[in-house]
Amino acid sequence: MQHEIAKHYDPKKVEDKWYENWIKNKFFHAEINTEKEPYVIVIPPPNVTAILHMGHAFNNTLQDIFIRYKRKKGFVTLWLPGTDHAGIATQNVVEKKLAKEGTSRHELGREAFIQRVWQWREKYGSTIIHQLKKLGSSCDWQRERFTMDDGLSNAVKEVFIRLYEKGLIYKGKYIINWCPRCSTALSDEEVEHQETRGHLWHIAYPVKGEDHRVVVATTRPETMLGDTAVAVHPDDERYRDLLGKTLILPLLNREIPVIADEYVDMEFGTGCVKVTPAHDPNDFEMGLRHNLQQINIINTDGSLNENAGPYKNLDRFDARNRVVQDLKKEKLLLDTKHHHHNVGHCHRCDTMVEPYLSEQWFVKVQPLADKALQAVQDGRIKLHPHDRWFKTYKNWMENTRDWCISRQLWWGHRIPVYYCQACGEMIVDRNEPEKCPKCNSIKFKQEEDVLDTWFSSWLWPFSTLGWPEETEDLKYFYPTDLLVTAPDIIFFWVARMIMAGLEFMDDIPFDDVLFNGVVRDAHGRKMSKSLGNGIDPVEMIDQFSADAVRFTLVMLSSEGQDINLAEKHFEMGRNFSNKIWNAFRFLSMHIEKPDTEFQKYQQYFTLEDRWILSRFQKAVQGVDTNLRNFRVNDALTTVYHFFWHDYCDWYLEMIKHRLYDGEEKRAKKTALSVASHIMKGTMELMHPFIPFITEEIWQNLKDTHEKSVVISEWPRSDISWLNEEAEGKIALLQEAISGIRNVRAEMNVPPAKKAHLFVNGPDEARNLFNAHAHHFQSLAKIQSIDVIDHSFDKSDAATVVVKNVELFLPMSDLIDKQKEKERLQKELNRLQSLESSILKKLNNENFRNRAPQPVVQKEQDKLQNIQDNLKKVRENYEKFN
RNA sequence: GGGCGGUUAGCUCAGCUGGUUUAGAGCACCUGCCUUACAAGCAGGGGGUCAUAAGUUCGAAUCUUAUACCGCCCA
Repeated sequence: MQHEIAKHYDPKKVEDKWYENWIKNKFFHAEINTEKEPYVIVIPPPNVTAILHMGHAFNNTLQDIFIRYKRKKGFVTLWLPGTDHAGIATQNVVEKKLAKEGTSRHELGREAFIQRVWQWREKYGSTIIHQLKKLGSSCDWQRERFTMDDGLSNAVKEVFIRLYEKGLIYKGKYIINWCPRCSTALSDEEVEHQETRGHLWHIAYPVKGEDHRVVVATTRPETMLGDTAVAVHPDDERYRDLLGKTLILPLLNREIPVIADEYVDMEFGTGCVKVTPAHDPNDFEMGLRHNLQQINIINTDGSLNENAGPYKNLDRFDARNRVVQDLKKEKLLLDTKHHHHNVGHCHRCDTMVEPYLSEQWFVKVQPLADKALQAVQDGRIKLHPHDRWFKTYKNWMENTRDWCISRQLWWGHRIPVYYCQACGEMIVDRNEPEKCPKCNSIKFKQEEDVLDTWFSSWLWPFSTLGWPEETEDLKYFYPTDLLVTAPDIIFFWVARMIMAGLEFMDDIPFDDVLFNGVVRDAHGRKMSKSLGNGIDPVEMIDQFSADAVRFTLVMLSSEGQDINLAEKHFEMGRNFSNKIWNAFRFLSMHIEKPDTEFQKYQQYFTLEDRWILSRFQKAVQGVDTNLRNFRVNDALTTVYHFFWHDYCDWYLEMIKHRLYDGEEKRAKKTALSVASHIMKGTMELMHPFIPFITEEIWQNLKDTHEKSVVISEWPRSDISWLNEEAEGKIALLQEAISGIRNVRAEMNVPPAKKAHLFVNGPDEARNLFNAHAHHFQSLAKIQSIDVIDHSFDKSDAATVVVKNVELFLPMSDLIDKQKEKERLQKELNRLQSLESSILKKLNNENFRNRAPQPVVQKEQDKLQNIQDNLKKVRENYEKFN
């Protein structure tokens, strides 16, 4: 290790090199080993169209931390990666491409189009996979899955059939959410409600045969063309006379009845509502109750159909304007009010969603949800943080609505339902039937619709392991251990996976669910393309390294809390890497051959050796405990603080005299061995968080038989290294040294100027200080330590008081008496306010009587300590008057 | 309208079971240092009525209630 080492860490030379090495050595591949316990995470499969964003980067960093940690702990560790086929998104991408080529999917036809999608997938579908590798994700790439793979497609078919046979899947004509741009149905979960500024139009409907009009209020006037009634509340006195009468629907002059229904809100608008059963879910229900006609006025592309009469072929928004204009002309538009309301938009393309009556396939969710709620309620599945998400989960699971699973797309799993061409019989089967059970015909047509992408994702934890086959993988790896995901898909995905696991595997899909926070911009706004405030993780990896990106994201996060991110923050990660690098550089300047067998030097250990070994133990415990509790940020903070502030700031500084000044070779070897051991151990602890730099350095410190930090053993927790005595003594030395540094800095003593130190205090402390005079020399620029005698002039010295020990720095070594006076005054004030707050407690009779004895004792000890110091500081202060 | 979360240093946030914290960290700021691992660094420093009000308690940033403001989810 004599070669020159660069002053700054250069991740570019390191990260790709090690990732290739890890892959080559198959460290990420999980082989079934029944002697050992498995640890499994399935990745939330990103869309095959996706490119890595900060949310992915954060989410996958967290997963990798747990996976790498458990791998080092000796588990058979499987992180199963893959992508989902993202029906709408992928179809959109390919359709756009076709449009550029001047063609369309309809021109190509279904089969050819699907071919094209597969081609697209071959070419571009692994973008995000490459990016995940850049991030350092230690997935078992040999097990990568795709929701459209044969195996997973079989699972989808199997599930559809089983649920159908159980009566949990049905086909029916209901109001669903329709996206006119994507031309497909959406589930309720795929609709995003956005606050929109609209209008509330008041429209007059004439009463048939009377010179009298009824006023309704609506936000969607064009739907009046499909009205088949007007409803009032049965208790509404204002409209009692109206019941049973007939109205003339303006513009179309259709006759419609007035009905009474409790759904109507008397307070809203005029208290009269138009009823459009084919275009509003509530009106639909009302229509069923009152046997109303359902008139569909809209085509699948959002234009109006022949039922709209003169408005036929107009786009729905143009039709709205025209309807309003025409009503105005006929003097039937009585009022137009500004109105804020929430309007559903397509989750994928942001188009305004149309409530639309059509025939679709649905899953009855409630029976599945009941079991899934139970699993979380009784603690078989644990959510983290629990308090934050359990209520949300519970609330949703108790109020589910049926899940619309059919999509009018071509890209996806085609519904395994066949219709007899002769008699129309519907057959649900794995394959096309040979002949119709009813009429023996042999001609069939398969259902055109495909299934919602989530209908395959909800099977992910077991379909990826081979289900419905009873594979070895499935037996060994299911159920998985942990799911890490963003909370915004708790309903889309997490809840449904729990339902599916319980239904088809008769077991939970995972033990723990960790919800990570959302990554936002520096001002707390969601990162989005339209705002242009996104930060590209790949760019950041290029600029700062994958380690820096991972480190920064975790440092900025706290349990489940959102992260506010700015580009500059990644400097934090880069700087930390550099700190590690330079600590290693320091060691390598003194080491010829790494020697981490520190225990053989035990008899030569110094106080700081015992101290750092004790501190390291605590760091190991801290990381273990925090990861066990899913407090990833705290785990990293623990090791960060240990490394930077204990190891670098103090330990490495304290061993310098043994390296530079010491004549003794053994002392030097001891220091270097302990330092190397701790350095290596810290690389182990930090490896899950920042895998690349830790490998690079670990490789320089390893024993010859060891292969990689990826698979080397996690530092063992061994309480025999804990040493409270050493910790106490070092704490005292640190306090004294800091105190002296403070005096020097406050008084602008030049760093080069050495000072004399005089000590007054108990023997024990004096001996400690004397024995470690070298630390005072190097860390506090002290020339000599002496015990004061009678001739010592206290009034001519600056004072520091730590734990009953007075430290004096003669004024001749310093500069300014006035400053020392001010400094002592400040210290006096601080101690006095402390004293008074403790006295207040202790003088309170209730406190003395009611607080637990140890608490009272503690306060008394604190007071004693403070008063001792106070007395000394006061004496020293008074010398100046 | 219903539910959830937040409000602590200039900024972004920790503070878990009420007393072991004399309310911390990173960034920013001020002072001094290119000290032979690291200026991407070192040493020192300033900065807080813990949103407001009431309550519980010997004791509240921490528990309860109300209010205000901000954010998210659902209808």
